[in-house]
Amino acid sequence: MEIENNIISAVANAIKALYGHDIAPETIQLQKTKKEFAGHLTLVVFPFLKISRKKPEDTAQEIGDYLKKEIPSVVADFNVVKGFLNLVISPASWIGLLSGIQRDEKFGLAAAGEHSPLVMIEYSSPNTNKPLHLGHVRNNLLGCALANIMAANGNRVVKTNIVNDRGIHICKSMLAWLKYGNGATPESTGIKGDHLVGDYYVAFDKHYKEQVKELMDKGMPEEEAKNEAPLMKEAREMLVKWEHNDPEVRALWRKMNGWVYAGFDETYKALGVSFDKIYYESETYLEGKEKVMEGLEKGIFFRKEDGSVWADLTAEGLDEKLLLRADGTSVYMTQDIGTAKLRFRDYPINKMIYVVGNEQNYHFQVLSILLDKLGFEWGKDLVHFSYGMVELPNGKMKSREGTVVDADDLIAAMIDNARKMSEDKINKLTDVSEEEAAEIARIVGLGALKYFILKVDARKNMLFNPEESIDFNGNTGPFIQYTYARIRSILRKAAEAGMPMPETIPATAMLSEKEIGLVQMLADFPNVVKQAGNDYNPSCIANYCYDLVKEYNQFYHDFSILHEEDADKRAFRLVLSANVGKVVRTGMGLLGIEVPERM
RNA sequence: GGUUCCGUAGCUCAGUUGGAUUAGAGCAACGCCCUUCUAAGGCGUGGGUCUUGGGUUCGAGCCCCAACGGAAUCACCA
Repeated sequence: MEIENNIISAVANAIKALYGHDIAPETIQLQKTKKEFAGHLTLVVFPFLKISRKKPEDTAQEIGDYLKKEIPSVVADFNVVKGFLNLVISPASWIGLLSGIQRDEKFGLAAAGEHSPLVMIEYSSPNTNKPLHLGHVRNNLLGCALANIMAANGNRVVKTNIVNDRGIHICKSMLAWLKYGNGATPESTGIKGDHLVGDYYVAFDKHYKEQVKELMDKGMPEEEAKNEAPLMKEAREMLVKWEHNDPEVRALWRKMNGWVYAGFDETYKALGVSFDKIYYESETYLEGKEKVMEGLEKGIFFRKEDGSVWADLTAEGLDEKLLLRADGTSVYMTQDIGTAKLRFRDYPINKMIYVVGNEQNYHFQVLSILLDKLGFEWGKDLVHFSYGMVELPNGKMKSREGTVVDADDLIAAMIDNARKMSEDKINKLTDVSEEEAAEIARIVGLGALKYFILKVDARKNMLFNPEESIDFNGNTGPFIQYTYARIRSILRKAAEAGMPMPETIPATAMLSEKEIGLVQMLADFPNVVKQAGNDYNPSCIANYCYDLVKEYNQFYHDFSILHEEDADKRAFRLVLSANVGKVVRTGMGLLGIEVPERM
């Protein structure tokens, strides 16, 4: 912010004047003063001791004297504690700062221009054989928030999704539907398409296991039984037919995938996530082969005797990696190379971010090297935004044991909870229409879910307790939303009472330390956004919003704004509240969390 | 076993590029505060050898090394 820059250049001047040394502004550390000490900003003078050749206290005192003399409009006073120079900033500076924030509608956000870097973010990446679960929810929310944050830092952003729509697992659902489905459709059953298909995937597994057990009872070894079970044989045959473009299999595949996509779209819409461009593995997996063959010709890869194609990564400290099987079919890595090829053809990508769970760290390490070898500019420094697993109190989520938390169920439960919560509380939502009440419940329920997931450092595994569900008190989305709604209420009532938002804040307003603290926190917002972008870390924005709102709540508790007798003070507090509201709305928006006008 | 990540209050988590005698929130427990712009709130009490042991320096929860504990991965699965 401007105040800091003023001080930093003045400090550089001070050191030049006092000790005759030129010093780089970046080496000057200015930080917020701890609450226990008087002052607002603190200069750490330890780094200058070698230059001043004096005791920390004396050095700090001299610099303080210089600042107070040279920039009295900014530095009103100072005190020295050991090697810490605490500066008291003038009220006028704070008022100026707040006015600046007020004027800037897009405070903290940088706009992207035509020549801004183009960042592509891949997230979600579902399989089309089962509905989305809690792990996908974390992925989607992180990906979406990250996209917003990158855009806020002045990048052009393309959100993309790679759908895993082919392979043996898809054939399993198809086969089970043919055998046990009796022609069931989402329309005929009223079941959401992705769930319907998921049910048949489960049905396949159930019948398959029965067959394996039967064979084993007849004395067949387990390994053999797994291969020889009629269902598995049929599924494999179906995959071959699919690869050979069998019209019937393809038609069924298209029909069932269509159901799944309709289901996914509903879930995505409920979560508030979207994509600019969707890729399908059925369309990209052949491209990968081509690219690999290209690499083979250029001598980047090599072929083994059996005909399989490999990359030698021993020079990078890794192993050899298979890229094409002996029969010429592709593996996972091949598909990702193919997808990269298409993406680069479609967009002039400067940076690629993959939002994928940390179980694939090794995969992306390899992919980065391979893409680099193949000549993709962004390959070397592609970002694998790696996030931890969501764990349940009794261990991991396992679909086989039925311990997955379904995304749709979870969203519905959260909205339901929010609705009950608001009805239980003092007569809230009684003066609003049924429609509006439902909308608020949706916003609050999703806010609780999103914030709960996004406030945790993405790298860490996190624990989710579905029984206790998610709290609405304390460090939660609803607490932040609630405070925002209260701020909006203040501004509404002020307007009704004929107290419009002042154009400028009177310079004579007396500021309390709490108010200054709030202005200081507000001014920090652009740095937080920038840091979130540099570190690919949405959680720091979430925690910032909470800190800000908590601080504001204390302020709110102590003061009355509408009944304030001193007009100057009231004007200042209205502007301060409005700006807290603006920054909270912006910050929550970056996370993809809505804030309601009323709750 | 190799590689990578993690280890902070009973529980869930923060802790900005190393900064200040006393390491922060929330939940849970206990005690106050609704004639007050929305009590989904505020105030207070108790709760910690920041896994352990070394090192780097004016100064370490943060950086380096080692140990211990946990997770992921190390497939012609995706």
